[in-house]
Amino acid sequence: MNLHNFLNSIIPFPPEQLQIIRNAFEKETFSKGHRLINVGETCKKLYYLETGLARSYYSNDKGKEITVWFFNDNNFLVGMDSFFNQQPSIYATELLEDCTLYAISYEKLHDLFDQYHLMERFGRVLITQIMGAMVDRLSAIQFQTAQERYDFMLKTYPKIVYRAPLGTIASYLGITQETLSRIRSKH
Amino acid sequence: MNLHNFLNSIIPFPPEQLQIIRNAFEKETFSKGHRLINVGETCKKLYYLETGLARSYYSNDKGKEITVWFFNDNNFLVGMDSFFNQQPSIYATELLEDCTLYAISYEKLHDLFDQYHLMERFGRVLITQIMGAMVDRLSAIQFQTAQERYDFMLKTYPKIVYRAPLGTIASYLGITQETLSRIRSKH
DNA sequence: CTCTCTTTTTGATTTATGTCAAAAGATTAT
DNA sequence: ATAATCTTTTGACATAAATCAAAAAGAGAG
Repeated sequence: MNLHNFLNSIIPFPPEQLQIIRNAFEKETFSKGHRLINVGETCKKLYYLETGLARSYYSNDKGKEITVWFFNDNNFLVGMDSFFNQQPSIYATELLEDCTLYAISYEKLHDLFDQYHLMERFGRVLITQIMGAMVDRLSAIQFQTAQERYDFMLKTYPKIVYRAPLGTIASYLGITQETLSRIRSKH
Repeated sequence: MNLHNFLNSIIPFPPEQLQIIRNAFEKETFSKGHRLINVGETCKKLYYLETGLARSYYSNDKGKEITVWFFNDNNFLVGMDSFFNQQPSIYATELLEDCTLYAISYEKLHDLFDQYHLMERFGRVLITQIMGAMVDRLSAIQFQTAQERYDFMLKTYPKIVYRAPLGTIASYLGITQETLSRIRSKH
């Protein structure tokens, strides 16, 4: 789904408004491994991820990388802990595949919020959706065994499971990669 | 902090608007143990919790109650998985103390969203805040020991730690109450 | 195609935390 | 007050998953 249709699927904007909003985004392409947001930087843009896959992660005190969030294609990508409050990020965000993105700056986005009531609604509905996904994930991670968490992941993000490296998924699920490997090997 | 000031602290509304919005809420008081939302019901109201404490929880397959969310005073309270998308709740929400609440119906709230651009912004900012808290909680629960999770809880919700029952807190942290009891006993 | 580097798998062992059970301590109701 | 109920603590034991280590498989570079 392209950006135009994605925007419209969340809020049915009047055509002229949709055009203006759509054109506020600029296309960017990066290749696999590119770091979109570094630790300590403030995330200045909201991205629409048209194709590709990305993740946010941090390194814990033992130097191990913990994946905090995956970003699927046909969805927005943003420094979850940084963009909305414009504070320095504690997570890095990197591309797991070559990606095509459409970016809008924080300032431009807020200009649109000021200008269009419907755009403000768009922001509200979008964050509500993101929150819904978080509620699901929280309850999955909170009181389930490694096996159950993996099943949840398979059900919820089947695409990611087969595209992201095993260690990356393991840390996202809060288990070690050895454990995940063992879960997989017994089907 | 009363509702009037709370609203104004998030978005500085023009006085007349603030008055109208404030008056759309109706005061309700319930005593400890009251079930505000039952499993299977759709949460029809957004509440401002002026005084008291509440939690959302569900019973897992072994019949154990898992606390999913606490609601502190001077904050909104809502069926997180139900209100925003108006779907039947999989969690129950009950009061852990006698509570004073101010309620607004989903319909009335959306009327205000339609009517006032600033109200729409209020909704967006509010959910952004809730999401921020969730991001923090997710990273706390994801890859930390029982001890570390408890320390996080102490730091983030000191009030709740000393007011909510131990078993309730334990399930919120994704550990058993025996483990939490042992963590506490060694200071 | 071969070598190097990275990722995944497999094995042996340890450890944190869960489970079960019962006692001690609080709270609430009669 | 006293009984009844609910909550927290303590103990013994079981277990899922972590850790450490090394082999196997896969991917990328020359």
